[in-house]
Amino acid sequence: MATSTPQTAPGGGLRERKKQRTRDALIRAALELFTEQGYEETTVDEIAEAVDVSQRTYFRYFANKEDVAFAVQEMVEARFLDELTARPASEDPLTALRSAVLVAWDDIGSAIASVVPVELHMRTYRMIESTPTLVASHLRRSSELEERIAGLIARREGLDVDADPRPRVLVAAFCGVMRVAGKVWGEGPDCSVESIRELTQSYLDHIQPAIGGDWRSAR
Amino acid sequence: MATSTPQTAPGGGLRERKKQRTRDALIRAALELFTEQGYEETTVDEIAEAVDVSQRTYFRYFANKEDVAFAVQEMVEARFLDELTARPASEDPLTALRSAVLVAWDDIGSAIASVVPVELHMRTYRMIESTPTLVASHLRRSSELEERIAGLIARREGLDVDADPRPRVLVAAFCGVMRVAGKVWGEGPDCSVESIRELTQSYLDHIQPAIGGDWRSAR
DNA sequence: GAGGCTAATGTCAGCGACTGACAATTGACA
DNA sequence: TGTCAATTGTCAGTCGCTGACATTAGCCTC
Repeated sequence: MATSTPQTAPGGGLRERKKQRTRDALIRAALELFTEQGYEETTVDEIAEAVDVSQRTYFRYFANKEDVAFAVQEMVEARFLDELTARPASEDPLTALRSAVLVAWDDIGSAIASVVPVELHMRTYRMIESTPTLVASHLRRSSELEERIAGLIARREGLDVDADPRPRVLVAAFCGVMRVAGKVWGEGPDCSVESIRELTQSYLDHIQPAIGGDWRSAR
Repeated sequence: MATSTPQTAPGGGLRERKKQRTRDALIRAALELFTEQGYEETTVDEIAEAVDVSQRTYFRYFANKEDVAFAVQEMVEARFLDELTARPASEDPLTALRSAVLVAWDDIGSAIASVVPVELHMRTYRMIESTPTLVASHLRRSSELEERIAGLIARREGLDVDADPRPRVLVAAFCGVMRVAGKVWGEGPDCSVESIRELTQSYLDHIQPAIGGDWRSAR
């Protein structure tokens, strides 16, 4: 009703808000097209056209065709890193990682709903896992994230990442397991947030015993 | 000396041999160009021209620009898988993986020297690690390899990969650690085969204690 | 509220990766 | 030698992506 109450958060001027809106629109349009007709089958022109901007404009918002597919993931990751930093120093590293992940999954919904429906995000996740090109960049992004996580873990424990291999080793193992969980979930039938959260949790519970050794006895 | 002793392995006709030669030439040319002027700075046309074939022909040998960079890796991986299958059933999974890797590294030289000089392969490895696009596909390829490894491990232990998460979990952790080792090696000064072999070994030695828990005491 | 400043957008031309279609070449084999 | 099929070259076209330049549209000052 008011002539122009600029909602809650949005920074300042109309310019900012407009930019934000085009960006969000591009994301929504892209994800919808990707999930409906497939990533490879969608051209950047289509995405741009759906939002009624030029192709050139798309490329001013996203460096390439892939990036738009990960825009939401990026928010989730930021959430995870925040949570990890906030974990009490008393927790051992593996527990801290585990807790941070689970907390992040818990309030993922509210965080991203402002940009895209959660359900669309879940479908996107699956679509990424089944598109070779996107799997590749997803993995690369994850490995960059890993590096940052290793840094955080090292700091928690008061270690030097380059001198002591344990932070990187632990994080590598941890993230590897996370990835497998995500992949298995993507192939399964249930695409709810709850199901991936539980699968994650169960897989993390297996990491220690799996590495521990005698599989035949401790079944 | 002989008029045409077709070496040891090479299949049959001249046609086959010719194809093999063009393929090898393409690989060598590509790796040389990539390592000298950079991946992004090299065009497929340049590679084709260096071997004196058309661009179209290049794409009949390799599906895309990236694939040629991994042609040698592929041989190494095959070697690793063979070795893993051959490990005695008495070894526990982690030990089998560890041994297979180390054996593979040991006779890597003789295996690939027929296609490219080992030194070029090492430089390629580094070049891959420092080229975002290639890092991405490297990771994707690795994850496909992981799946196959998990299958092998599961068979060794008489398990079902889909029912029991432990094979995938272990392999994910293992491969994660391998990747970190490769990455760290790529950033270091020593690019010899020996150095990566030793780094690998040392990192693998850390995997159990790192996950085990109390980092502060067991230093 | 007119006018200048600058950020955002559109347009256009062009490169490089990749593909399908068709023609030309060249081993293979009777 | 001649036929058949595999390999290669040529050409045209699509799509991702970029630089350069013109155009539009918030923003800010007077």
